[in-house]
Amino acid sequence: MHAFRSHTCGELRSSDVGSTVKLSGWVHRKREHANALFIDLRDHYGISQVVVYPTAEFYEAAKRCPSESVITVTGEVLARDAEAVNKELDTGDVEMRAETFLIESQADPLPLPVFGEQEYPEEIRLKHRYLDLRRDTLHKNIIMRGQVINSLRSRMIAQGFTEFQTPILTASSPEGARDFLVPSRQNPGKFYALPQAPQQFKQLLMVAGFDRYFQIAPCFRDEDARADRSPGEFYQLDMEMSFVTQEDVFNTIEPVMAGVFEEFGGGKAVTAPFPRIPYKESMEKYGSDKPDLRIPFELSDVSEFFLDESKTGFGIFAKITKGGGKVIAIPAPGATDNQSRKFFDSLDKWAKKEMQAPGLGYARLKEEGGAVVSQDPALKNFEPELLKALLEKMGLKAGDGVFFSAGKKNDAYKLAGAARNKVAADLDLIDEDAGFKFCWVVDYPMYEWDEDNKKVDFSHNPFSMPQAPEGKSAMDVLLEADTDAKKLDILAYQYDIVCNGIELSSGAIRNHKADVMYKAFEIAGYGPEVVDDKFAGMINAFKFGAPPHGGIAPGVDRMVMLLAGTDTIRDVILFPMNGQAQDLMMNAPAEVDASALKELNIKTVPVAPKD
RNA sequence: GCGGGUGUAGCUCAGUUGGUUAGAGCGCUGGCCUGUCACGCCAGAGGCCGCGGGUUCGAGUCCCGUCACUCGCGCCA
Repeated sequence: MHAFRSHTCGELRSSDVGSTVKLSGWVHRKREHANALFIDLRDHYGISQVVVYPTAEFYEAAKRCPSESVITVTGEVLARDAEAVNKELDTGDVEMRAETFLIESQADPLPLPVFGEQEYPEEIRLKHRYLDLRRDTLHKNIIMRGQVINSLRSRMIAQGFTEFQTPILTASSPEGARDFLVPSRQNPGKFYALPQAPQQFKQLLMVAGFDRYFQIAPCFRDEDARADRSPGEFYQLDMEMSFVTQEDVFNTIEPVMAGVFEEFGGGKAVTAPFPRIPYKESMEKYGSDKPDLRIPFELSDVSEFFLDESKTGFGIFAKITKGGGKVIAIPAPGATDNQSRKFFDSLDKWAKKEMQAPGLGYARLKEEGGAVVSQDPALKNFEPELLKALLEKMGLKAGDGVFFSAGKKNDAYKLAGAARNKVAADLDLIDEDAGFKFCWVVDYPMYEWDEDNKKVDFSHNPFSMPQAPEGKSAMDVLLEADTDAKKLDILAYQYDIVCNGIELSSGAIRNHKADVMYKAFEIAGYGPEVVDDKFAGMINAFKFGAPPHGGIAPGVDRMVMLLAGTDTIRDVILFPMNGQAQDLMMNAPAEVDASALKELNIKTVPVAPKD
């Protein structure tokens, strides 16, 4: 017989009754009874019940064997009595009577119980990640992650893509985040950057004629963490294809995404086809370029209703709208009927505190004398006709509530978008059974106004191809943009995939023409030397015959997160870092020996004390 | 960098208006129990109430500071 096992702990069935087997695994749970000690023995595959009788010479040892110790037992498989069958277990029809018992590795008292589904502090979970990973949910998530990646690979290969490995030690890439830098020993004073994405490499692969590239690509960005963004590193299904339009990229990747979500989504509905929402429309309806389409209401721009203070009796919004600002309304269906004033106040408080906004106005709508009215300040003194028109525009009725986000256009929409999500969550209006609501967000602007530097700058990926109407070239469009306003009107072949309010990926048809590239950078205030210096590899390549090409890069971690039904990205990553970008298990980052620094020609300076 | 929340037993949490010896469940240790499967029952051990300072006759509780974790903003496809 094998040294450790003849069967796994998930394998035994009635058909094995009578045979002698050997099992190894972790002591999941023990139940001591007067006549018998029951041990739930667990491995990767499942749980089997092992019975130890007091007559066994190892009874005391088994009884004292701590939870999560690793043991090897041999014994006969017995059928359970009908009333003793456990239908919860695949192996519940049988049990094993232990005839030998060996502790392979005894466990100390646990900092984190493996049994059960209770929640535990992140710090302990991360420090003892190997214990956390033994737990059922996390264990299954990680397995699914592997299966999802496998499925993504198969689907891409089936469409004629080839997987390539691009360099990890490379030069700074253009994604706009902070780089992780790696000092070069052989080139003192110089640094590699870890790739924020294999952006330039994949485009170079197109120039090299490979036609269809993909990679489960590690990406590195030195930015602060969020619940859905782990610090430092993440994986993308990075892909690029030649001689394609935006439509071709959509037709290629949409079935991959939909297919994987159907395969692993546990039967939940998957949107098909993905609706396409222009960026501008997405901002106006949802206050975000990552709309959660499960939420059954949209924003309205109600600025015009507040322009004339004499008709509204509400000076604050009149002042804001006259100054070019916006008032954006967020419906709260049923909130007046179902919620107390505290709910409305709490959202205002949330806006002030968490969103650091001036506040969130609100009005509760009630029936009075056949009309819908509100006693709250924002709408209290409205002219009846104007109020009626406002409510009609928004589709609001008595019993509903409405919030108002007011301020500069971008600020107002941003708060409104966040408020839409919060109102929906607080009122429990997000239909969790709606499944996976995908959409494409398209027609991103090429440029945006950089308030800090008072200039036009790239809004997203600078390598996107500007959109041009029929009969005009991208160069024509750029040349005609002789004012800031016109520059800001230029759209790009840039797109995102969003699912349930989570941004899964972004991509673009690339700008493969060197002259258009220089011009695009010039508009954003960068001279040709910037392009030549920062993006040398790519711009040089474009001078020797570059195919039109485009691609996209869906985030693998976020896909798995959605499929696993968690809103914490750490739940789908094997060994995540904490919010401060520290690996508590491996103690990284860490100081290094002086000799190592010397070899790298690096000196560290003390952190300046805080004032 | 900024803001919110949290911090009490190994873990999850309660702890009222500032008032006697800080509690419960899980886990752990010991005992009991004729078959459990979240077994049950009895007993026990286990506390720098995050840390430092202050107010007070008296602080887990109030005030100030600080640290840690976490969520969000900034940042970031």
